[in-house]
Amino acid sequence: MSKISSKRAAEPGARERNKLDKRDRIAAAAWELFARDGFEATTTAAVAERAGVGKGTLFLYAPDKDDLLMLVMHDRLAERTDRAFATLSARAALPEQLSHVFGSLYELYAEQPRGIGVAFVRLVSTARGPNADRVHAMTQATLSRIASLVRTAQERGDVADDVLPMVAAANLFAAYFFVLFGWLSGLSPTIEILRSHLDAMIALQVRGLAKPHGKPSKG
Amino acid sequence: MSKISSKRAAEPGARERNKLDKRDRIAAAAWELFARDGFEATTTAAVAERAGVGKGTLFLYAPDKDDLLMLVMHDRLAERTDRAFATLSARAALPEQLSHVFGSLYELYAEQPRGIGVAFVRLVSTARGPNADRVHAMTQATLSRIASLVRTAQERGDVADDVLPMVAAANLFAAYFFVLFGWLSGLSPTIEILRSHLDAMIALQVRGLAKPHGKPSKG
DNA sequence: ACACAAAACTGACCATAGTCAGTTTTGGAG
DNA sequence: CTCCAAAACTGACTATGGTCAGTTTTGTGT
Repeated sequence: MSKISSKRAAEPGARERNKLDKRDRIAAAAWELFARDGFEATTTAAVAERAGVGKGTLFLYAPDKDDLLMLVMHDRLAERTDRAFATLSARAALPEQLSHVFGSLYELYAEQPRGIGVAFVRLVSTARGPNADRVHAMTQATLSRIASLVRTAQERGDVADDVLPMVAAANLFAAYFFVLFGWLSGLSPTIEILRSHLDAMIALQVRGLAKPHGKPSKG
Repeated sequence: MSKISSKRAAEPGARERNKLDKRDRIAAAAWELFARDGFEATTTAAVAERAGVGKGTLFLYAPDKDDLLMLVMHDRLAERTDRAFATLSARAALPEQLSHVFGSLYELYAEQPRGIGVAFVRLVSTARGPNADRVHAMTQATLSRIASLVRTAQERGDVADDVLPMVAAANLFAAYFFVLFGWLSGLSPTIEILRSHLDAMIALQVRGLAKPHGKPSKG
């Protein structure tokens, strides 16, 4: 290693430290204002001021306001997802496991004030930028984790062997997302109704639409 | 009917006529520019100029730019949906019927240049305004039509009697939407791959995840 | 034909997301 | 310590979505 100036920088990279500090301050300021005033009503100037940086600096850490929301939401979503999978009962049946995971995420959205969820979901599919990419990667990871749950259920004998776990995961996640959309669009007032809708959809996916062969379903 | 001024207005409501004309000119201008330059790159000033109206007038017909996109897309989406259901083979099995309907909609998005679909799907769940409401109502109507297909399949004996058609429709539409999202996010290059993904998901929904009772699935 | 109220229209104006030329800070070399 | 280049930072500036007070057009009663 080379010389280190005696002036400052006890740790390697005072520059790096500074950047991280600033990033955190920006994320914190953005979160507070988004939560208090809503996403649309919060101006980038206000976030910059609260974070104690210039307006231009803001756009060095997130290329646009949308990506700023992704920056803020990523951590919370990641934390909640990890927690949901960590508290999963390994013995529970697949539908209960899914209800637990998806229900945890619904709760996260329900906790947010003032339609932050609306803004986030509106952007999550199409936003560009480094933070949007991180969120996108996380979604893919969640899909894989759900596929793993399906695979485990297969090994237990609860799910047919020739089901492709990733296809099943896509169907299950699609249902979660669809119900979330409906809620954010203003339908389904309470989170309980939300969960019951999702549970019904998952139950149907498990059971299948087709009428069982050689066996009348009635009488 | 009352007196009619001899000056103009041969038909009842010159005012009404004029408004409709203007609405059509605005919709046409918006469509042309969105298609040529993309949604984001098109300015409301340019749309107003091309439509031959003042900038302020634009916002009498759509409360904001987002709703302008809804105005433009509603008609195309409605036309395509009606056509898809009209050309449906009543004899075909449910999965083929669904593939036909959803495939037709995928083609509509695939025809649009420059990510108009991206902008539309981004907004469709959360946009406000009269045109957004019309689109939203149309989505609900489509859900009902899919539920009808399920009900018909039930009557034919292809679908179990105790399946709730609206729950099934929600699952099926969710799969359609999820695949569309993935495509707009940049995955799945061709529309053929898109359709094959959806077909696989639908097939799994029909068959169900559960292992059939009393019958080992493997030799 | 005229007067008048209601509806429709308009573009100058405002607020804010995002840019960029110029400034400050950083960290190492001599 | 001094000097320098690169990185980081900044706020005046630009472009554009949306507003609104003032103007024009329309329909109707006399």
